[in-house]
Amino acid sequence: MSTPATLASMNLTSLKAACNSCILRQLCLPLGLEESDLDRLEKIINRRQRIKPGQHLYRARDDFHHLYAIRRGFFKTYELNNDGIEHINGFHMTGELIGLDAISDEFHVCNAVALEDSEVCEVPFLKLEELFRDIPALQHQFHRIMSREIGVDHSLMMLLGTMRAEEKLATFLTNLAERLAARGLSSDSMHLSMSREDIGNYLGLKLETVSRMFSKFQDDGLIEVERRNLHIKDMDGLRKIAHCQHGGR
Amino acid sequence: MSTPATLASMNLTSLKAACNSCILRQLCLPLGLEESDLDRLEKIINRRQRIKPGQHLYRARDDFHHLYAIRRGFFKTYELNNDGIEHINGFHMTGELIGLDAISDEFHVCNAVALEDSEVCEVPFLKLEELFRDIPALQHQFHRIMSREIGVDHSLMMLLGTMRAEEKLATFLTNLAERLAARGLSSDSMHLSMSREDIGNYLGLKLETVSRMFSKFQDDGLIEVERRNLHIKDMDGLRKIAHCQHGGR
DNA sequence: CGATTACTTGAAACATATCAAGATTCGTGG
DNA sequence: CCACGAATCTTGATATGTTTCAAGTAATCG
Repeated sequence: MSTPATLASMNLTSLKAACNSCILRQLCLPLGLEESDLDRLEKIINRRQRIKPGQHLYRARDDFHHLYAIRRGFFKTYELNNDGIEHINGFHMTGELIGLDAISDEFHVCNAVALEDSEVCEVPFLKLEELFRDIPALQHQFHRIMSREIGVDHSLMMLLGTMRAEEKLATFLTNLAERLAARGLSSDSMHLSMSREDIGNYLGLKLETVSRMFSKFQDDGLIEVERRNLHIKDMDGLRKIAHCQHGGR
Repeated sequence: MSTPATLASMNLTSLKAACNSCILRQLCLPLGLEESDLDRLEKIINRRQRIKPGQHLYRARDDFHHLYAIRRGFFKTYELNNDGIEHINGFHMTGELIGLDAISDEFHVCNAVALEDSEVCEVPFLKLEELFRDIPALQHQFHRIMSREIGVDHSLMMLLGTMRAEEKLATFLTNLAERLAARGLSSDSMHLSMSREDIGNYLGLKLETVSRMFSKFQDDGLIEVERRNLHIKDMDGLRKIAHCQHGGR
C-alpha cells in the first residue's frame, strides 16, 4: 500500500535525507550542527526507505552497514535466545537511532520490525565515523546518543528487576506519553501500535496480566482503553503508581 | 591497606598508564592499536587510582569527566530510583570500561563501588574524543565497546524478563566463569566478591531465593559453595540450565 | 461469511517473596 | 585474645503475585 498523495508531493530532493528541514533535528543525530555540517551529513545518508507494518528493517545475523534514523512510524526491536524465546528490547519512534547494538560484532544481533507505516534514513556507519573526524560536534552527539541508549536500558533493567506488574505498566504508559509529548504529539490520547503480548513481553509479564492491569487502571479511573486506543485520564495518578521516573525511552 | 611489595616494585613510569605493557590490551580500549598510537593514548591517561573495597569510584550526580578502565579488582555499578530502591546494573572486572552511561548528561547516573582492592586508569573523556579524530582505530574500538555494553544490557534484559530463578543464577555463574576464563583466570574455582543480596538484586531475585538456588545446585552436584567460595563441578550441567548463552558481561 | 487473531476474564497452580528463626562469620573494642 | 554485636547466610513455613489453563467475546481478514 503506497500513499499516492504523499508520493506525488515529493520531488527528488525531498527523497534525499534533508536533515536541514527535518523537524526531528532536535531529537536526532544532527542536534546542534551548523548548516555546512548538516549538508555534509545529509550527503552520506543514502535515501529514505519506506517500511510497511510487519516488514523487517533488519534481522539478527544480517551484515551491519547502516544505522537507521526513524523519520516516521514505529518499530520494535527484539532478540531471540538459543531456545527461540523472544524478548523485545525496545519500542522506537520518530527521531530515534536504531542498530547501535550491531557495531560491536559487525552484524545485527536483534531484529527490527515496523509496527506502523514507517520511514527511515539509512546512515552508513563507516562513513559516519569518517565524518566524526571532521565534525567533533557530530561525534559528541553520537556518543551522547549511545550513552543515552545505555541509560535507557539501565532504566528498563531496573523496571524488570524491581517492579510489580502494576508499576511496570504504569511506567510503560507514562513513558510512552512523555515520548509522544517530546515530539509534540498528543500525550493523553494515543494509539498503541503493539499487542498486549508485545507489551507483556517487553515488561516481563504475560499478556493476560497486561490485560488485567489495563482493566484495573480503567476501573480505577486512570485510563480509558478499548482495544488499542488509549486515553489517559489521570496522568498524575499513573505517575504515582509508576513513581519511579524513567529515562528517555 | 596498601601492598608494600607491589608499591616498592613500582617506579614512576609504571604509575603512568602503561597501556603498552598492560596485559589487558586485548580486552580494553587500545585493542589493535599501533605502538605510536598507544603512546598517545597513554599520555592522556592521568594516573592509576587505587580504590579500597567499599569505596566509591563515583556517585550519581557527580560531574562526569572521566571514564575508568579497570586495571585490577572488581566493581559493582548500581542505580537508585526515586523511591531509594537500588538496582545493580552490572559487576565489572579487569579490562572493562565503566562510566559510559554518564556521557549523555555530563553527570553520572549510577554509582560505582569497589568490591575488592582495585585499581583503575582514569581516562579524560573529552581528550579521548579529541584523540579519536587522529586515531580512527581507537574511535572504532570505542564504538565497539559502547555497542557491546548495549548488547550486554539487552542480554540482561532478556534474563530479567524471561528466566526463572534457577535459569537466572545458572546464567549468572556460567557468565562469570566465562569472563574469568577470558582473562586467563580459573573459571571453575572462584571467590564471589558480592553478597547473596547483591546477586539477587542484580538478577531480580531476593537473597533467600539465591541462597536456595545455591543449595539446590549443590545438592544436584553442579557446584560446591561455602560462603563466597564457589567451585563449579559441572559446567555443562549449569550451562544446560542456563541454556541461553549470554553476551560479554 | 467463516476463520483467525486479539483481547478479556475466571479459577487453579506455581514460583518467588515474605516472615521468622537459627547458624556462622566478621569486625571491633574491651 | 576473647567477647560481643552486627552482618551474612541458610532453611522452613506461609503469603502473595503472576502464570497457566480455559472459556468466551469482539474485531479483523481473506
